[in-house]
Amino acid sequence: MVKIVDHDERRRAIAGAAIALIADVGIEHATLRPIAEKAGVTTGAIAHYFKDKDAVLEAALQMVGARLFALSTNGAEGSKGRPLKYVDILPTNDVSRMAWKVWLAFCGHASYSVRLREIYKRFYTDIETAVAAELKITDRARARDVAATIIAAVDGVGLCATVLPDMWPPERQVARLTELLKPIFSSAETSPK
Amino acid sequence: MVKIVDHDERRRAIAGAAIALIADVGIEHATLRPIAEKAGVTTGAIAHYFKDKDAVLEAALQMVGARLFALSTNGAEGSKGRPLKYVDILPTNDVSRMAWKVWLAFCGHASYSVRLREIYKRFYTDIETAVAAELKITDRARARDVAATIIAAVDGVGLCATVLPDMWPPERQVARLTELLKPIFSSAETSPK
Amino acid sequence: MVKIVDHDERRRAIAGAAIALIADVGIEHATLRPIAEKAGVTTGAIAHYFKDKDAVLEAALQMVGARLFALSTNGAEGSKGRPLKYVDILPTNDVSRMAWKVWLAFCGHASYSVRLREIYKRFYTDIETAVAAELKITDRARARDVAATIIAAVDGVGLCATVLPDMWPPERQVARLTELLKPIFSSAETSPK
Amino acid sequence: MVKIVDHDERRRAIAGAAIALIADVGIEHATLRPIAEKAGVTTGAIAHYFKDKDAVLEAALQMVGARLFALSTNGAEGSKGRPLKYVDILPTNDVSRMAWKVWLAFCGHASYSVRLREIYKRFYTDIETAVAAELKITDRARARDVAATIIAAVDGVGLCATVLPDMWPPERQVARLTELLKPIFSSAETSPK
DNA sequence: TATGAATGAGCATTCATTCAT
DNA sequence: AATGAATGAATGCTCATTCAT
Repeated sequence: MVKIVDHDERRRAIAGAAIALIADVGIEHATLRPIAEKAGVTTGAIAHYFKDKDAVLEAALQMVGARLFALSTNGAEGSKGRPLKYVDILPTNDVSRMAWKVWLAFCGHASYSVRLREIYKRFYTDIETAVAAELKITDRARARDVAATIIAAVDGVGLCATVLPDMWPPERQVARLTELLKPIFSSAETSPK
Repeated sequence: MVKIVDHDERRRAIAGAAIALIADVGIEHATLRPIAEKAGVTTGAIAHYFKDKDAVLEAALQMVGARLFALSTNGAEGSKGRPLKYVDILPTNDVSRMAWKVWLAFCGHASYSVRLREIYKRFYTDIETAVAAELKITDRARARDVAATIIAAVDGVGLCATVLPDMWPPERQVARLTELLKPIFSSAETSPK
Repeated sequence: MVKIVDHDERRRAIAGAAIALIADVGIEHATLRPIAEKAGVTTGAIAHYFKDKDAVLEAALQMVGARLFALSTNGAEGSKGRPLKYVDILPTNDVSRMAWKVWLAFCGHASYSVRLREIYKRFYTDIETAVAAELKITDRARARDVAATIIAAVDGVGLCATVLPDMWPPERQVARLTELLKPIFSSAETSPK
Repeated sequence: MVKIVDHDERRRAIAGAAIALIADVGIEHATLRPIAEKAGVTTGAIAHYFKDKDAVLEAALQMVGARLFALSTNGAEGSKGRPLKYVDILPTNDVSRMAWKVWLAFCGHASYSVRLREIYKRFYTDIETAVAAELKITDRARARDVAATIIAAVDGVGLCATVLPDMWPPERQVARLTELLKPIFSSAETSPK
């Protein structure tokens, strides 16, 4: 009889611990020992589930990307208007703030890691596709461009708010993003078919 | 017999070497020895000019911030129209790309360093002030908000283009930023006084 | 319901896998997991058959020693002359080369392990006895000494040929060993009783 | 003014400490920390003088090889007869025993390291040349072969005596080696020109 | 009997920092 | 002012061993 372990569940626990730690102390201080501690395992156990530290970090980025992707496509509960929908992803609460901190922490590494860049690329492509799909624009190429514009706007506000939370309280984030997105959504080409 | 040394010049050389190295190999691999080598000094010499490694990194961020600030306020030579002006700062060439890479690399650390965050804060405040000053808006609070919106738009495009240069060639950067800024600059409130 | 397992057969399989791996990658890289893999079992299973890793290595040395002993006493098929007989044990083919590599690999450890030294001692004593028995010398003490001389000669050629196979091709091994052993076997005292 | 350090002297000290430790505890337990301790430095200091641990071990083998080479070519003080000369290199005292232990310890690794094998090759070539040069044989190819025979004999006795010192006291080493070498040196072809 | 998950000590290595010169 | 040797703590990683199943 073998010990029953949910491999994926274990990997998720470790990657989750890595995310929490990166948000806590920064990616530079997110070393394997405290990650293991936070996950309730030992460093040796991590070796069972990940090839090396980079694999742990990749899994963490993947996980945080999925969280942000979910937020960006599902929006939050009460949102009705379309422009406001993308507002739900902004770092306006502890949960999304943590995700943004980690997402940004990896940005600085993406230039030097093929693996990381691939993850970013896939997420950006997926989000662009999802955002474009929701636009009432028939020209697909044009739709992708508008989607890219929307994503850039969200990223810009999110970046500022993550780096300088004091200068960018939630209301300001929403107001500035709305100012950027309103013209795009009120333009004729995006009006309902 | 005292050796004549230009202290500030030495500090600039070391900070410049740090910037180049960070852009080259990433902030995580930018260690003191290669920085010293690139600057043409020894590690021991760095200790004369900087308290510790963090001080070197601070100076590097300060320097790269100044470069980006200059680009954002002066624009490039041939730019005439206002929306296009902010386009000149985007990572569309090797020089600005290097600056963005370094700027973003530090973003991930700003959350955990008071000193770094202060540098970011000062630059953002200065840029917001400079951008607001160029707007034809009499309400100063409103002007600062519009300026913040513009900065967020530039940051968003710059972030995307730095992380995924393949998906964001120069023309796309300009087109998306223009799409975001045009409505702002063509609105009544910003029309010339 | 008891699973029928041949204990000794299992031990032999594991020790054999250890020998093959040591010959392949060296004793320093012969770790338990790949040994287990090669033997078709798991690391945990090894614990059932061996007290610890040292016990596995001991079994491997024992096994390789037995192989070399067999070669040294039986000689190979076609050998008729006495001097040539000891030639059959030399590392002149893949099989004996593997045995020598492993035998030598353990030599470096014998100084620090009582168990290993005991194994070496037993084999050397047995071989000395066997070789002495084949000599036509009536003085038993003298016979043992001559046997030791013969063994040293074989060991010397085998050592050189194992460490530097390029400089010691099979013919050279045979020629040099013959040069050393001929005078011994042609001396009067070893002539047939 | 820079700190004055004799680079080579430091390297020798560290390599010497490695030799002593390998002889003491075996190559498998000769780790960097105790080597550093024995050399009176810290592990970090070793990094100044050697690229990595392998480089330290290489230097150690080189050093021990040089010691054995010196013994084999110079012989010891009182030796007059030629056959006895090669006797001086045998592991008959603490100093030479240590050298043999280390030399043998590396034998097991030479099959898996190009660098180590090169060191062995160079030493064996040099010794063969030196031994051949002392023979009164005009045919150079024949001289090298006889030299190889002599070296194999010495190696064989040294190997046995190092692995099983109890069975191979100094007198036995000398007697067995003499038995192997006497016929070679008394043969006509090697008699004084 | 057998599994393979988990442990944790030990390893080589890196690197900011210190300091005698 | 400047050197670069030296420190030593910290890191990622390996691996023999243990043990619940």
